[in-house]
Amino acid sequence: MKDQNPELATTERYIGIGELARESGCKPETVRYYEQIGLLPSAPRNEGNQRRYTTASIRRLTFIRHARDFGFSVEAVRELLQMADYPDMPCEEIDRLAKRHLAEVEARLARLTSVRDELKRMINQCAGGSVGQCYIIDVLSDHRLCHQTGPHGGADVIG
Amino acid sequence: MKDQNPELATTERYIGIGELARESGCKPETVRYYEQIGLLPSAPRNEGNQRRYTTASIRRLTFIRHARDFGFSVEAVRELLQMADYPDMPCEEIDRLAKRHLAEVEARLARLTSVRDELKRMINQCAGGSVGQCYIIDVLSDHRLCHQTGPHGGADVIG
DNA sequence: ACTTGAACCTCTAGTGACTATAGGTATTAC
DNA sequence: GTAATACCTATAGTCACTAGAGGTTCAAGT
Repeated sequence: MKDQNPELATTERYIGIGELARESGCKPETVRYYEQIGLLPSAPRNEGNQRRYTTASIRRLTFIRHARDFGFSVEAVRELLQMADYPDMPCEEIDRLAKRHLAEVEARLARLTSVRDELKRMINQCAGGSVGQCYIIDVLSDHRLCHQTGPHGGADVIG
Repeated sequence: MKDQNPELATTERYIGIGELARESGCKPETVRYYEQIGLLPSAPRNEGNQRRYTTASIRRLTFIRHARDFGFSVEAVRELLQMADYPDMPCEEIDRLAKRHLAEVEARLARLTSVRDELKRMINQCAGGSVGQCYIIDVLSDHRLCHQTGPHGGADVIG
């Protein structure tokens, strides 16, 4: 069946979820997921119940994809989208959100850097004998052998 | 009820899950979870069905915690623990595992660094007017405004 | 008109590494 | 004896998707 939504039939070209996904760098599953959690509005359907999108959808999804690539959480993206919908409002909130995210990224970076340094150090120290002599095992067994103070970051920060 | 396991009662001091958790920097829930997934052996129980641990348990769990802090996955920790149990084997495999992990950490670092730089740049460029003029929104809307090539890393790498 | 294959649909469950909650039992201190 | 604390199991929730089953629709070729 052809696209026959009378509201928009003549002006704009309609695309399916596959093309939308390709254009914006997502997968169709992800698009449906975003619709489900309300990050994208419910798409209109054609007569065969398939979602139809316009170029506006491509822009919105590209924005989402890009913000996610920057590491903004889905909730942050939701806020960004809401704010972007009101171009006349001041952009303070957006600045605040971006700065907060930057601070988190820098904290992650710091912890990841110290993990990298410690990993490098323990790999270099290992002379390559038996497990019983392995410096890597020694360090993992005893935090005092680390050069840094405090925990490294807590796994969730790293991996 | 007191600890009354005849096998070990006299020599070693027994501790409960709470003390084990405190000593090794985990939570009791996490200890039970590690037992459930087989990272820790099933602990012996006292007559009241409560888990009893020894100092050996503290060492093993500290090792796990520390390796997790380094960002090793639970599966990697499982392998490390297995290898650590055979001190006479060569430590090549441990080296290999550590090096592979280091490579992943460095890749993450690179992507996170580029995200940080781009975030900084877009925050500095934003003159602070309305949302419609906001450079942050502009960059998120259009990947071509980024200084870097390619995607930033794919969200999972960042967050 | 028919058929094939790709794209689409919904619904449910799985991922990793925990964390939280509910509803109960055991231990310990007073 | 009692009250606070620690412990127990079992189940569900977190985040941001991803994968799969089982069915429907579309587009193209014959």
